[in-house]
Amino acid sequence: MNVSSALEILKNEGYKYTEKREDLVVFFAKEKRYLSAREVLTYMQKTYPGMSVDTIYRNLTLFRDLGILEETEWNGEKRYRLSCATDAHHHHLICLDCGRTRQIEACPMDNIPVYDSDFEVVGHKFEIYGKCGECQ
Amino acid sequence: MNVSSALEILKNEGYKYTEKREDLVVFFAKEKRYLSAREVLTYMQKTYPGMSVDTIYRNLTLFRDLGILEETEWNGEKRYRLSCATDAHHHHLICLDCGRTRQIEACPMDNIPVYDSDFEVVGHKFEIYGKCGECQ
DNA sequence: ATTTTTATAAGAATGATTACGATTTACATT
DNA sequence: AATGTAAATCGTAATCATTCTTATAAAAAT
Repeated sequence: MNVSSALEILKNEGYKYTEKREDLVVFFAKEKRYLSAREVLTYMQKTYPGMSVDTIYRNLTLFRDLGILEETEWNGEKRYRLSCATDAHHHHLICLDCGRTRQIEACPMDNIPVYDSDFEVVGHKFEIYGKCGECQ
Repeated sequence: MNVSSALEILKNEGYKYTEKREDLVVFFAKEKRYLSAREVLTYMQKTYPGMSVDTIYRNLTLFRDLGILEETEWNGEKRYRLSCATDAHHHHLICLDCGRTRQIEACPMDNIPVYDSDFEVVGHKFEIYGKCGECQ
């Protein structure tokens, strides 16, 4: 995922183009790591001092729904990062300090035996947590 | 994990025995599934009408720290269940409606290649989400 | 240029969780 | 059995992340 394809998705889906939305995507593209709503807000308010928290949250969830952002959660806060370049299903190794990630290609679901048929699987989560080199 | 060994851990670690704590553990032992703080509070207040939320949260986190309860999170709420009988490391298939679980013996970490040495791994999470037979 | 639709601001509301001073209780010791 | 002390609990308020409401502003369509 990159800035132009993200903005194209917005356009194709009938959402409006705004400078704030572009800046938001550009920020994620630059950071390439998981960011909390608070971090995003702090950054955006440097450029747009009056920007409201609601706008942040609304756009974060919209972008997640459109597949532009990936979402996870730790320490009681949702976090978002720009969807990885690979469209393929993947998982992450995540630095709990700074949100930087490394991709994991293997998916445990490929090696897991079949379960009882009366349990309808709707999703799964596999994440490895730690501290990246920078944060140690 | 069962009621008596849970209460023994409490005693051995120097924590006090209270009827509320016993009832709490008994409740988890009976339910054998993930419960939110709110569910626990609702249940406990039937017996102890004035029971404070603080007591619930304090005991839930204490029991988690003591290994009596396992913790996870979904839909913005922390959830707890009695630690599984097996002391061995394990994962869960979780019904997002009722919190019932099935155990997964295999751990993806066993098959994952070694990572860059400059990333210190401190934990991981593997959970499969779905709907159990009862909830479909 | 005007209309229509969507995005945004500002602040209040909500829901989960934590914090805190005052009071009570468990339990070891007398 | 009475007492002392630390821990547990209550009642309530505070905090934190997130969502809702309503009025206004901006983008897209006509």
